[in-house]
Amino acid sequence: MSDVRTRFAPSPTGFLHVGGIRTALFAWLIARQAGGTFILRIEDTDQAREVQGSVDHIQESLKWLGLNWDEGPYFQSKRLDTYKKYAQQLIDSGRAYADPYTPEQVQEFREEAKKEKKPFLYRNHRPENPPVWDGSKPLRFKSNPKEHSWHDEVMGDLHSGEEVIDDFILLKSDGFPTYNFCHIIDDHEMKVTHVIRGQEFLASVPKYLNLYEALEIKPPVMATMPHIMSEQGNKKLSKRDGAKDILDYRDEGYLPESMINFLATLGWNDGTEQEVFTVNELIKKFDLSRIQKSGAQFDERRLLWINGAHIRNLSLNDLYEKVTIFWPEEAKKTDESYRKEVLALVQERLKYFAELPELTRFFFADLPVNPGLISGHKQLKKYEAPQLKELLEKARDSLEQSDFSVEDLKERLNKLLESTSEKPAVLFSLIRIATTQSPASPELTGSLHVLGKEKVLARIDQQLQAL
RNA sequence: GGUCUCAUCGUCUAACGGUUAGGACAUCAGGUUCUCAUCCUGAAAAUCGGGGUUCGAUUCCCCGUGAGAUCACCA
Repeated sequence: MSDVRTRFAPSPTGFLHVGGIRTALFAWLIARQAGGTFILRIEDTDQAREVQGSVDHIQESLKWLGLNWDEGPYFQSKRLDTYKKYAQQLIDSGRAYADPYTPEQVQEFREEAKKEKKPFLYRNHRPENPPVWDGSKPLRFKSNPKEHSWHDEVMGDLHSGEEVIDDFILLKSDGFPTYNFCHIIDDHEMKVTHVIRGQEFLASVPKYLNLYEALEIKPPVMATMPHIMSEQGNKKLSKRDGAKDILDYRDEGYLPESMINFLATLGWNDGTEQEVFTVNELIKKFDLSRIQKSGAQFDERRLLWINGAHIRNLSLNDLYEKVTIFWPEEAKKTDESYRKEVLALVQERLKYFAELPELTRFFFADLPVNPGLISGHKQLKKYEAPQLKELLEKARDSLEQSDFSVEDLKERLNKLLESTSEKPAVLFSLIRIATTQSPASPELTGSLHVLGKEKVLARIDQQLQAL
């Protein structure tokens, strides 16, 4: 096993949406590609924002996608002693001090600076003789204002000035560490080699580098992912703006490999014209340096197309296993071989499983005659009812003689076209409508074959009566 | 407002300074014996603006403009 170690570190404040999942995916791909270790860490240091059940929900989401982790989940709330140890180290080395001010006072400083149109820096108010830290006050980092230069695997070489370096809080007055502090400790203790995170953290990297120096820790490789933007394209995708729970996609019948394909190619490509990737191909081909620097808009239509492509690549048996819960109610009493025949017919037109019921219901239930299908048909509506009746009766007579093999059905329908000298658009539409009573259905002979003689004739009779 | 990042068809993107700026999704039009879909063919569709550098800029530099992020005892 290589020493590459990556982590996904969500906070348990609700469900995961595509943005968070993509960060997890890229970290996972790096670990898997290198034969390294993928770690799950729960950043639960903000008790106020914690949402019940979200830890389970997060794990369920990752499991659905197959983003399996090798270590964890670790919980930061169970590691407070570790953070205190490092905090003490910083106090001892003179790089941390007790914050003597109340939040209100700090807020005043902030407003003062704003009034003077100057950027607010806490360190301008750094107390000369801070009180001894007893845990009742926040513990602040005593920063060392300086310029920082560093490399980001995605963004390239970056540089920042000393004006962005400030004294930030390490430990809150409730004893919990801030993210800014504990993620650095954890990444170090867990020997994380590659930190993959969203662009919202980019502006904070200089202050992390400052802290790394104070702790004498070598920073990991850093890679900043551009944001996934909302479909309006004007802001970072977030729960507030209606980003969906990733598990909603599972419940609508998207394949996990489709979601992974979609998210991986949103802001990344392998340099070829390949669009559809299996997960294994992604593990092999993924490369941080080919990640786009700019944010990409989330386009669900593209996800839909990718999902259709993956569905078509599935073997019938695989597909059958995956659609189990999506069959229409009426299908439950039919046997497996019949459902598989139906599935084989609709596989090429299925884009997500939730549309399975509307696509297949007529195979399982006798639907009432729907006159709108004929009156709304651009060819059939030109015909009078008696003409249609005569035509359908001829079809019935011929089908009654059939053994209902696909070959025989094809042959009979072709002969019928000749003998009636009707266009396929008329004859086939009529038979299709009579036997399916649905606006859309798979190709005709296959559908007739699967439905079987008994049902087909009965449905034609039903249609004849209505004409 | 300060700071940071980014900028190619509507969308996702390709193009070691030299291409008729390519592909995919979506759209539209044809075709594949019926519908919906698949598949095939075709159409329309882009280098944000201005300056440089260069024989030559989508590509390098500068200035604008636009977009996003960030400036918490949230992560």
